[in-house]
Amino acid sequence: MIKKNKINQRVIRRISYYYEALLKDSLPEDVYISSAKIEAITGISNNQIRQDLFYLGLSIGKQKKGYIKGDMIRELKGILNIHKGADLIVIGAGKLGRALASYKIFSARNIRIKAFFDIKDELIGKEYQIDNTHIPIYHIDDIDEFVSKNSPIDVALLTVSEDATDMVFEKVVAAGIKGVVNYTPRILQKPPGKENEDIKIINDCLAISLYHIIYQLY
Amino acid sequence: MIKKNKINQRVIRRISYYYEALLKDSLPEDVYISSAKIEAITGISNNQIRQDLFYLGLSIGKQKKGYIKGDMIRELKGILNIHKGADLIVIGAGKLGRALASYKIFSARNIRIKAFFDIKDELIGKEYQIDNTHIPIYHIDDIDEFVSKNSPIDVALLTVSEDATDMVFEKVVAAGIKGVVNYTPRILQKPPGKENEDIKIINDCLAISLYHIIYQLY
DNA sequence: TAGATTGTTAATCGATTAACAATC
DNA sequence: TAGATTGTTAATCGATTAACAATC
Repeated sequence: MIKKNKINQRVIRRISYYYEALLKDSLPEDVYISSAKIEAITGISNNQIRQDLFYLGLSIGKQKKGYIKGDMIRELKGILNIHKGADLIVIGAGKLGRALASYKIFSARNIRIKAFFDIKDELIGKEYQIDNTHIPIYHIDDIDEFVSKNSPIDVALLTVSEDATDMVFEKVVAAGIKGVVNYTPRILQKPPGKENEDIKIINDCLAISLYHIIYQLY
Repeated sequence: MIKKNKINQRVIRRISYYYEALLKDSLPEDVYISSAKIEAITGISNNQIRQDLFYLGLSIGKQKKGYIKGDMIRELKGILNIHKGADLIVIGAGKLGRALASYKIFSARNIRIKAFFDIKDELIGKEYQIDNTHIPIYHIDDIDEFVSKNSPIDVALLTVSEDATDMVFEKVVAAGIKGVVNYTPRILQKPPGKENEDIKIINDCLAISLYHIIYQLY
């Protein structure tokens, strides 16, 4: 598990890029597409692309031709487990949480948003509608109960304010959720004493991105 | 410029972590803090931390003691250019844009939000208030004029819908903005023919993060 | 066939980890 | 002094790039 984690992180990121690029490109599904062409649309070198496919045990190309676009999409989809998807809850039913949850990308990836959690009285018990689906808003203190009744909840998307971050993170981990995508301003890491548990945290942290950008400026 | 880009990306990410961790920890500024302690709060190894400091030419530690917390913060702040900060515009004045712009992290990092841009008639000409500051909302077609009058605008934060992404990205690049933080669902890369320009794009892309998380689950 | 593109190995490059002398 | 921690070098590890035989 840890090994998989360590080895593949970058490969997974890159094949996500290939997948996205192929999905949104306009060519028909049955056309051949070479690694050089994928390089052109992703910016990732053709050597790297072939190396990644080799690493993943995929030899689906045809010499002189390239890869059939549809086959490639299907294979990558399989590796990324997109057919299985995931059940997700959103912590924070404010602007940020509602905005992200409304992205159309979720349904296309079989990611099912099961509930919002918040602490504001005026929100609890209400619903938020996304594409004809009404998603309930619960109190954060009810997360344990919800998760045990709706197991497995795979991922929690954190969209609360900086002040609330540590508190909700604790509750999410305590509820047994193994995947966290963190959109709060605060960087999170595995809680002390749980470094070896198979919790996966991704910090999509505006603060860090801004440091990067500022650094580049000068 | 390219070299700097290549060499330092990871180091910058890590020192951003150190910086954030030191800022939010509760110890007084004049206390000594060892690389082992920074490891404990960041999860990054003490060897790595000392290596990074060495790489950056910082030798501000004292044997047997560690680093004075306040000194360390100041040095990292200098490297990250936080004293200079950046002028930023937000593309998209919807829920996502307003939510991100409201984060308190901007002012603490000298990031000045100068304007929103949108296409919705009912928003254009209005203002959005953040901490007693009224930030104007302009039409996206006025970006060129705005940028040339308010030069330099360092960064554009993209928060539009997937459909609008390519269009606004083009306009942002055409306006001469060199830094892009992309919060739309679509992955962006340097436009064809501009691969060598010093445009810096950071894709904080929920789609990619979700792929990662889903992949970990199985 | 000739040309193009894969799959795969080998070479290079870079980043992390380990180690330890210096020293406060 | 003895113990602890840095700064720095060397060793290891892993990832990317280059190259090319296989072959359609």
